[in-house]
Amino acid sequence: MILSRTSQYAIQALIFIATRPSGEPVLNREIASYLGVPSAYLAKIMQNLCKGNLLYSYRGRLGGFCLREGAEKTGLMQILMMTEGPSFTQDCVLGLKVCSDATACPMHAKWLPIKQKIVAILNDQTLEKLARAVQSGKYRLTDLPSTLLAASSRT
Amino acid sequence: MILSRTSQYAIQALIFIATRPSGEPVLNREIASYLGVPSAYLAKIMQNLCKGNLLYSYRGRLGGFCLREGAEKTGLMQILMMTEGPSFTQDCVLGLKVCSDATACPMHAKWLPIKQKIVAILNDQTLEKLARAVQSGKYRLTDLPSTLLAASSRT
DNA sequence: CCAATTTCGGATAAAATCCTCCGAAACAAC
DNA sequence: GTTGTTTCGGAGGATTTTATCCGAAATTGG
Repeated sequence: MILSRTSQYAIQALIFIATRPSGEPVLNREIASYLGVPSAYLAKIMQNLCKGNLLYSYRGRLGGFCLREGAEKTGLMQILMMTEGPSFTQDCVLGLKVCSDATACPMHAKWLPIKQKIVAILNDQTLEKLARAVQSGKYRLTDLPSTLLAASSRT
Repeated sequence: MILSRTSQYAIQALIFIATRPSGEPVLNREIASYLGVPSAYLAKIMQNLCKGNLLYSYRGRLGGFCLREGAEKTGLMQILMMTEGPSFTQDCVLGLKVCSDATACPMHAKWLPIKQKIVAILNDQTLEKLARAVQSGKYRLTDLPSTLLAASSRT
């Protein structure tokens, strides 16, 4: 509905890393297989997040990725700026090139508060918080195995 | 940020038709040139909206498209169901196949209220309301001509 | 140094979305 | 009926997004 696959993978991967002991590099292969996403593609995304100064990357035997110091405080909005670009918040709902308070599309007035709410929540949700939510066991980062999935839909 | 081009074109076109005297067919060509969107592509979209029982279409000399009776009461959500499909509201923000109150992604609890708000607003905004907003002159359906655009950015 | 492992970077493929073209069918005016 | 206009329907092209592949560079351990 809102996020590209690229963004979803990026967020999932970062939360996953945040659930792991900080400082210990996590392999791309491990992340991809845990999340069930294509590892070659995820590798590209990870590379990008490195360039965005969110991750450290180490090559070779004890290589992998880990969060930079302080990166657990990163809000989702910041991540989306890298993966979706600034147009994510700037673009008009109806696709007008220019749509501001001064000259707006007919949805503008109703949409603006919603957009602000979205941005606020995405800013508020940090990797740290989300990782904790996962660690608590109350929330999942990956799909249920298909066996369980079939079972739960039967209940 | 949220809507495909197809959806944006569909909404724009429908609002445009709603601003015109009801019952008088509007040419696809006219809609496309007014909105500044590719007319062959818009034609496909219009065709789809016909199949969704939102529009009547007439071929030949006095042909064109016009809203079905009562279609002015259609909310944007209903239109998006045709153009984006039901997954538009159903999909998980983080991309999980299954994400419900029972078993959820770490964003679920925060996201759900937002999603509901979005759906509510999209349901509330009908073609009629949006057409009136445009007719009032307070809101625009198309981009400003580039000459004016340059001028406004200079102020 | 050598072998194994991992990320890096570029090229390329596959799929989805966006967009175009064209002949056919329907319709109005003459 | 003929001509001109418009939508219909299917085929196909272009672009963007998603995904794969592979050789090179970096790193560790023997």
